[in-house]
Amino acid sequence: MSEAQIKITLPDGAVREYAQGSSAMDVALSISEGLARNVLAAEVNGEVWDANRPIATDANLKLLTWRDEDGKSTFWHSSAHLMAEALESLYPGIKFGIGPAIEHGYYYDVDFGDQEFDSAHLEKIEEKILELARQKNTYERKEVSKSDAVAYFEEKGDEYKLDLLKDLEDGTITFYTQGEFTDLCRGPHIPHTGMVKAVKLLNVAGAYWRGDENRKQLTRIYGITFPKQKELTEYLHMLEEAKKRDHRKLGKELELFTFSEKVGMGLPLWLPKGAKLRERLEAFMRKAQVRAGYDPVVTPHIGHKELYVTSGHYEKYGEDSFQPINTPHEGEEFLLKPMNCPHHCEIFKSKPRSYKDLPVRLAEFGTVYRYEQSGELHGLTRVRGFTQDDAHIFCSQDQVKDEFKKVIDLVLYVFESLGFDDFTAQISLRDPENHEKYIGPDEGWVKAENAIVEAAAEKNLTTVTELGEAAFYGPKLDFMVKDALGRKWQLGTIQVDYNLPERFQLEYVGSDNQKHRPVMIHRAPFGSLERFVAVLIEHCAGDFPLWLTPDQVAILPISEKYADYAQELYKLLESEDITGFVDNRDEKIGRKIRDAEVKKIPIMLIVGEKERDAHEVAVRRHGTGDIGTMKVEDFVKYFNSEKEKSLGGKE
RNA sequence: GCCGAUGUAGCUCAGGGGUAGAGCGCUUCCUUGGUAAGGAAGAGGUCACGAGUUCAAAUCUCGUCAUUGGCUCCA
Repeated sequence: MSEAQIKITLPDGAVREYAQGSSAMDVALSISEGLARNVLAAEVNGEVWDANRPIATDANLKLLTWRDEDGKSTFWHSSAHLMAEALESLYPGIKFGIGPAIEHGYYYDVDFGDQEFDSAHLEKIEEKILELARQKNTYERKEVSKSDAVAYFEEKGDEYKLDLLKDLEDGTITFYTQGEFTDLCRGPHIPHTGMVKAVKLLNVAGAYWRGDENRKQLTRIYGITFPKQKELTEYLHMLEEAKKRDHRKLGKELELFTFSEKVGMGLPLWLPKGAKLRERLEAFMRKAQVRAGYDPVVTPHIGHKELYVTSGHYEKYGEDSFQPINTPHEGEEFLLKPMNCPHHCEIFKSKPRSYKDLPVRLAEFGTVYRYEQSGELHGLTRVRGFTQDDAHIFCSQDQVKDEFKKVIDLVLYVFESLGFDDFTAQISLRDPENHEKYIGPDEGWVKAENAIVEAAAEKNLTTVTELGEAAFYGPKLDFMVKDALGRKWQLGTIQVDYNLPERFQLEYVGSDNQKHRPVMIHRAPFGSLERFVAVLIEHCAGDFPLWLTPDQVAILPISEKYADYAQELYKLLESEDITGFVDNRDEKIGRKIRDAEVKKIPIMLIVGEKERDAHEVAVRRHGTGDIGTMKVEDFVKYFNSEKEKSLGGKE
């Protein structure tokens, strides 16, 4: 029998011929056995396949190993199946939801039914997983008809899989079996379980079936696996290191902020050093905003209930918010402000506006209060009282794009100045299927969405576009940054709003002498000072740039004999706008240096007899060490140039 | 809000049915020093809070509160 041949094109462009029905694994084996041992899956014509799935036609082929993201996620997805097998053998009769790979590892949602699951058993499960892994079971792919699939899971009594099956087309359904465990699964999977050499079950959480809080809550078990024990050890070490940068830990150690049960959960108290840091950030932003044509305004922390009835927020959020404040006056109710926009709308309305006045840009560091769910609070990143670096731009429809570009410039300037280069810009547009969900004229939406997309493109922003993620009142552009543990947080945001100008009946007189409705742009480059500081702490691990850090210098006298000189120096530096403190404790210099290093003070000035007599300072940099002695006036120059540098030369 | 974990000195944590422990920090004294921890003494805790079991509870049980890992939410 003469076998048909197929042409396989490899990523380097090489074309090789194989018998029809050869698998990626066969191709790997033909190259080298070592490679074959490491192949986890393969990309066949752009689709990720099992390495041992027969290839019927000519194809482009890329072998996937641990070094490829798709290889990794295949590995972890297979690990999820393996964990499910272990769980099923330890807890017979349990039911399974979904078990995907995630960015780092995988999870599986499990319904333990009446059986008790104790997270103390995780180690036992890990052992079982490794035991099953050592059996080197293959993952067998099988195409099944929908009716057979339904019959299988009806027999098993797994309502979750049946629920999933409802949405699948007959003819596209596949099962995968490894060892004793069969799962509904699109695949692909790794060649065999033996490739999983190390496993760690990380934590257990509750998760609603299909993310719907009205449905049953399943037990979600998170885990991660590796092809080598060493990689697991390294990963766990990396997690430990990341925890050291946690802003909650550093915030406490560096005395930046605290919380008090008595004050209330989610209500941060800024300590003197934290407040200094905040003030510097505010000053930085204020300056940038004045340059960008913003007018600072100030509004109160509360507003009449009617204000929020008008804005529509009362109807939408009133029940789940801080409740109204009542006064001795019958029927009078005020609300803590959950955002600044309604106040700013009233400022816009305070006088008639002409098209010549536009755009009007009103900026305020506005402290707002939102009753976030208790389980959602998290350090400084999710709190109940926070300060937005808020501003609202009132402009004509034609000005939206240009204004948007200017705001992008401002956000990028802020991010650059603080060294955030690893961020994602997300454009959130309407759900194209469901335009009724959104308020405002279709024409305006189209224009605004185009304006955002074009503005982002013209600014060379790399963006991801999410359909259906727009706010009900307008599309937006968000800047997301990750924290030390890889969780994503939204910082800067720019949002177009058609709702509030309508609700507040905002108007300006156009060149045609007719009344027109302005468009409103909400924007906050930091997002909130709280969250921004949190992410900043984790970003720089507490080593703030010189211009921003609360204590820039520590003056360390060698002994109390030089306390007077230290004090004199302190006054002099203070007059040069250099902040810090004198360490006058009765301790040896080594001790004072160590403590200043631990507190991450960028510059230490050591002064003793020599320095006093010559009016000098011995300069030591945090993390670097002694950089020599200089005249005090030279130090001031040095400091200012270093400060400049720390701002990325932006000042 | 839901599921799980945790709560012991200012901080980091050990212990555990029979009168509360360490290191760091703090106070005082000695020491007056040259680039990452000088020495000694001392103060400091209703073991988150409230009930229950027990001769006896910080320890066991339940509840509450807070923190925390997720889920849902996020104007």
